[in-house]
Amino acid sequence: MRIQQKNDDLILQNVKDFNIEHILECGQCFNFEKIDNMEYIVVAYEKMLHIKQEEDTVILFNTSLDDYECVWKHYFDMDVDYETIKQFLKQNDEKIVPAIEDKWGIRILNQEFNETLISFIISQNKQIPHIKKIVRDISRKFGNELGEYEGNTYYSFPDLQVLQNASEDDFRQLKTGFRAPYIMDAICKMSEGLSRDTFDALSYEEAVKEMLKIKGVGEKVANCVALFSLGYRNAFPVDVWVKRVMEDTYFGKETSKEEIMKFAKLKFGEYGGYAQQYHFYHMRDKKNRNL
DNA sequence: ATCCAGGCCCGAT
DNA sequence: ATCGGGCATGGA
Repeated sequence: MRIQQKNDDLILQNVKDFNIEHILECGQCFNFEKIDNMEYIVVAYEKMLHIKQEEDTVILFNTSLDDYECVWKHYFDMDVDYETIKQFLKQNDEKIVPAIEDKWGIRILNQEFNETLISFIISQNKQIPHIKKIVRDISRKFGNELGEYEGNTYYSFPDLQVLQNASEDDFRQLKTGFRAPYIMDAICKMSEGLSRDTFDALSYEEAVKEMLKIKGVGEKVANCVALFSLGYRNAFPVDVWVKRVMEDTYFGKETSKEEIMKFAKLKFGEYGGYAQQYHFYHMRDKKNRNL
């Protein structure tokens, strides 16, 4: 890959295993907006990014090399060699090959802890468009103004200090429904010190156990946060869709979530999270297109 | 209209 | 340990 600064834009050339649509639309993040084919506004880490991809060239508009090195490089998981991961998964399991061929450009993001936790608490029993709307409404109400594009203003997800001043009723007004007290408990735990740093010394199992202490956080949400924010790439969130695709692909019959997670650990090992996301997005997108 | 959505809590077995 | 009902809200 080559990095080139051109006027105010940063241009990445010869980028491998990167498809901005796959990355953003695969269900791992919610704070972004599609503005055109292969062109998006992404909000993360108190920044707004206008990004566009043409073939293997990725343009980060109005972005400095410093921003890339400090934020976006890690956010987009650019230090990880996805060719190795895909080869490992494919050689280990021929049944995952179609999913990887279809969604070849997925990268698992490294998202902010507070935002990821609250977003996936909200995600329970909701569809992705509505999750996106609520995350955006929370950002608009409590976050900082970051800039605008084509008449739309973008706001950061609020930091802890601001979240602490929000009430349960605030979140109910933001249409989080029965999840409002769950969000309050998450904020409470954060106030008591729960943060990204908490997990530096914790194993995957310990990390999940820690998050399960939060009311409204179960195995699925905890695994999503472990995978999409905390870097535990062996995490394997099992929701109704993953359950279905795993049953169809590997079991041929109804199987409990526990058994599926056990199987995934054996089959995919340290790469469970990647395998899960290839399967999930491949199946969801196929279903959306056919129906 | 009825059903379901990237679930989880809670009470009953 | 496991199962089913209930839960706010919105879209199909």
